[in-house]
Amino acid sequence: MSSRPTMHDVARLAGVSIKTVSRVVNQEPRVDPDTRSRVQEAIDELGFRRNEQARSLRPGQSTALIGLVTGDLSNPFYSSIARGIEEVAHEHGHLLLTASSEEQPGRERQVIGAFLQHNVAGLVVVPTPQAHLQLTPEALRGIPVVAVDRPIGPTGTFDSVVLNNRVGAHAAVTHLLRDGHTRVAMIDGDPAVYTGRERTAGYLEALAEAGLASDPALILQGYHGDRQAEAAMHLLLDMATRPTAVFVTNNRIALGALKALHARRRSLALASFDDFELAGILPTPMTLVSYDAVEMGRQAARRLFGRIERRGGAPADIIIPVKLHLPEETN
Amino acid sequence: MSSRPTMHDVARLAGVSIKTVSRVVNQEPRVDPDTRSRVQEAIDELGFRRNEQARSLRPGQSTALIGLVTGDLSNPFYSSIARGIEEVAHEHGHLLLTASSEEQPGRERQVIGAFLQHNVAGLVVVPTPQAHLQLTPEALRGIPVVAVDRPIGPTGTFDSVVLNNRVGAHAAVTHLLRDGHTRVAMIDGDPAVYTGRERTAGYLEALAEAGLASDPALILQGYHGDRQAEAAMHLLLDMATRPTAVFVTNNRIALGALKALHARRRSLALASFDDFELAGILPTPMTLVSYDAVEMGRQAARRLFGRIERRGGAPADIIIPVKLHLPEETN
DNA sequence: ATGAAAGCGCTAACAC
DNA sequence: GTGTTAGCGCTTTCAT
Repeated sequence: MSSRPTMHDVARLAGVSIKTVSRVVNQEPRVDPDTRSRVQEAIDELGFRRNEQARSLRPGQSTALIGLVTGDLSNPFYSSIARGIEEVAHEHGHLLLTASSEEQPGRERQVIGAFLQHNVAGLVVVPTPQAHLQLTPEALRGIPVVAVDRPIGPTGTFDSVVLNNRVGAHAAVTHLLRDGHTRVAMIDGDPAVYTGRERTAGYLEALAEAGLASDPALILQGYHGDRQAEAAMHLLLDMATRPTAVFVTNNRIALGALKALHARRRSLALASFDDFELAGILPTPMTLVSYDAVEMGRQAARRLFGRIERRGGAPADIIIPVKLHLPEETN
Repeated sequence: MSSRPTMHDVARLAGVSIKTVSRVVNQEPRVDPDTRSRVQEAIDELGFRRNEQARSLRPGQSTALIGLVTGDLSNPFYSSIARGIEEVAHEHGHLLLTASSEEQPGRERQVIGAFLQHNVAGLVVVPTPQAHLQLTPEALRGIPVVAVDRPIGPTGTFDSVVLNNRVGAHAAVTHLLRDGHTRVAMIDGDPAVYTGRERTAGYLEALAEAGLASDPALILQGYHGDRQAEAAMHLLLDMATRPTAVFVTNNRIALGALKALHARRRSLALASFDDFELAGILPTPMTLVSYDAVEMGRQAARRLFGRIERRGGAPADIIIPVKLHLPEETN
């Protein structure tokens, strides 16, 4: 339980000054090879590790820490992003702090504050709609921020990495229409969420392009989570003239929809955003819009380190491509 | 881009000494209410935040940081654990650092080293088999460690939080046997992994208890990942006298098994560790051993903070209960 | 109730 | 090539 060794301890053991130890530790060039190896021996013998806390106290020395705020780390989408960020952070010798906002602006404010107190070198945020309120220039003081999955507040102030939501939804719905479906319903969650809005827009665009009027009765919004989505699907199945195909805006909703179909022993053409490992095995044919969430994290982190290293340029919106999987391929 | 305000700045603005500011920030009692509010105003005006880095430089002051090492954060099992830890860490005013070992001892050593350099107050580790080599008392210097999912090295040296693997496997297999199955096969991944070993043991115990000899031909080991598991299931289906039921030790293997069954349009009784959201919808009836991974993380974190706060006692093995889901319930 | 001064472990100037 | 010194922002004696 002895306290950890300092450069001072190493210096004493090696019979040199603390500065020489610092030089060796930081791989500075102008050190005599003999001295260097003597110091290195002392370091090994004591098991010395530089105290990062102390190092980064000096002005200009960043903390080698970056922070990530997501809605809920246990969500595989977010944890995949975290994984990608972690990977790039590691390449840059940085460690990753994670915290969940639970999609609540209050929590978000709190965790961003905590990150700033720990002097993170940068922040990746899956922002709540109020995120721009906490991420003011005064609070940030030059600490770079990259938004993931959703942009932050007014466009053009922060870098962002988002999916090609509109195009993905458009492609999925267009596929259904090409298959001959004319009554294509849609189920979305909270209409306040950026991704849902974009995907809804893609759905509408596809209908319009095909010369179909969108039927308000077939557009169900505000059904978040699988339970509510299940109810929504039941509503659709209860209709006098049922839709023959349904586009749902995420995998939680898809799950609920599948449950409802299963309960009623029915099937129809289903299209969804987000991949489904078991899709190929299900009795319901699914058209899926998939993407690489880990890569999303990597891109965000790369952008962040670009900013941390003071590579400038205007804030950019990085678009992650999506891929359409047709049911014929998966089954 | 002005540099962040320090206690010094606050002190000057409030017309007091830096120590008084420190007292206010730390909520120490003996401060004049007037002075306190004057200081508070200055803090608010400047947007002052205490620098955690500097605070924790003083000896005895911990970093308010804990570290988590998992195999791969993008794995939902691990990220659920991370979520539970995060939750408890937040309650204790700590932040969570995460890193992935990729199940490689070298990476594990590296990230643990990095965490120690950042003066984490404690560590939660999903250990590789070699973890005990990095987690020596000399390297740790009193920093507490809790193992999750698998114990670390020789038992009795570290606290651990693990699932009731044996009992879960036993219960699942016993259920199959009670249903009248006599040829129950098993597919496992890497036999070096603790959880797989325990689950295999539970399988064997259940057979023995039922008075059945275990048939080596029905025990397939070393099939990690869904691809290899798929092949394993094909092997079973190719047998002259096929098993009528199969127990698989995790959900990756279950996925492969399901794919094989689907490809050959066959069905048999399948039992698996780990839950499956879509289990109720699949054509194959599944017996599932489920558990609360988030709670696992919470328990580990609680234990860790017990140690950080110097509450002693011998290292304990905390067992997380599992639950059996029969196919009748889910379908 | 408040303040002055020392020092945590490290790095950056600036000697020598 | 190596050492001395100052100081990062904070907390902690110890005075007052």
